[in-house]
Amino acid sequence: MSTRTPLTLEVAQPVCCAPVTQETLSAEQAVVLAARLKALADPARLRLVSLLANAADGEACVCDLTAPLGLSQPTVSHHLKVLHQAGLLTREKRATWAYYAVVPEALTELAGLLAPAGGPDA
Amino acid sequence: MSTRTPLTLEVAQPVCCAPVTQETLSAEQAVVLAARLKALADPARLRLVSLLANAADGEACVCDLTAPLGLSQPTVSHHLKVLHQAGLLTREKRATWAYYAVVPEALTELAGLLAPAGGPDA
DNA sequence: CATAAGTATTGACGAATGTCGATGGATAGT
DNA sequence: ACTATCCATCGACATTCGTCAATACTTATG
Repeated sequence: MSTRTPLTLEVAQPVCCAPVTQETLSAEQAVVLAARLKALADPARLRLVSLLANAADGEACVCDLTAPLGLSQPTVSHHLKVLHQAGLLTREKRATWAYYAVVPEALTELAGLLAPAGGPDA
Repeated sequence: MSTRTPLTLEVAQPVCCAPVTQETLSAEQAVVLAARLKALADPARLRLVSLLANAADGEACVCDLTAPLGLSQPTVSHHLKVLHQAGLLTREKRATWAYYAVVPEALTELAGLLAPAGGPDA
């Protein structure tokens, strides 16, 4: 078994591959990376991530997110689920509320796959 | 015609906004950013970017890209158009060939919007 | 136990997307 | 001129996606 990284995060391990600019992606790698990016490539979901990242305690419940987005509760729940399944958000249920928070490392890793840390020509 | 930079780059200016984690996105900003990400959030297009970034002279023509992708020529042309319109690729027509190349700064900027340069907690 | 509130799921619908074959336009070579 | 090659566009199709209203589930409160 694993000797470390007991995290039960949906997807805590590296996405798949080297930065897009450094190695040619295989078909499978491309599918995995595209799935991650697709989770972010939506206006409502981008705003959710942004709202959560800038929230008071770094978290918020669904009921606090519907108003700012101007979307119905089922729709917001749907988007949060997509982001959570992509490993971009954590979910914690306290009482009747479901609190979501961003996983900073997930965003960082994604960014690193688009462009190597020090810029493309560093 | 032009004395320099004959490039007809669709979008060379900054996307729109501050990093997602630093400021809450407005509805309009989210739409713009999502459009950019959506251009990348496809397996075929990710592979195209990857192939171009790792190509011999940093560029390739359509005819060289259909085989590696296993897609028809119209489909590849379509994807290249999407990437070009998103400002992620340049396009130069020489003779009968159309040469595409990645715009590294576009990828870098996109990465910077997902996660600030030095990591989320730097 | 009954009620209220927060959330997730289901079903439905229109819109957008990825793919291809067919077609048309432009350029080089014979 | 004629042909061959490369590329973009068009039309069509199946699939996916974003959204909502309605419903069911869970937990706290009266």
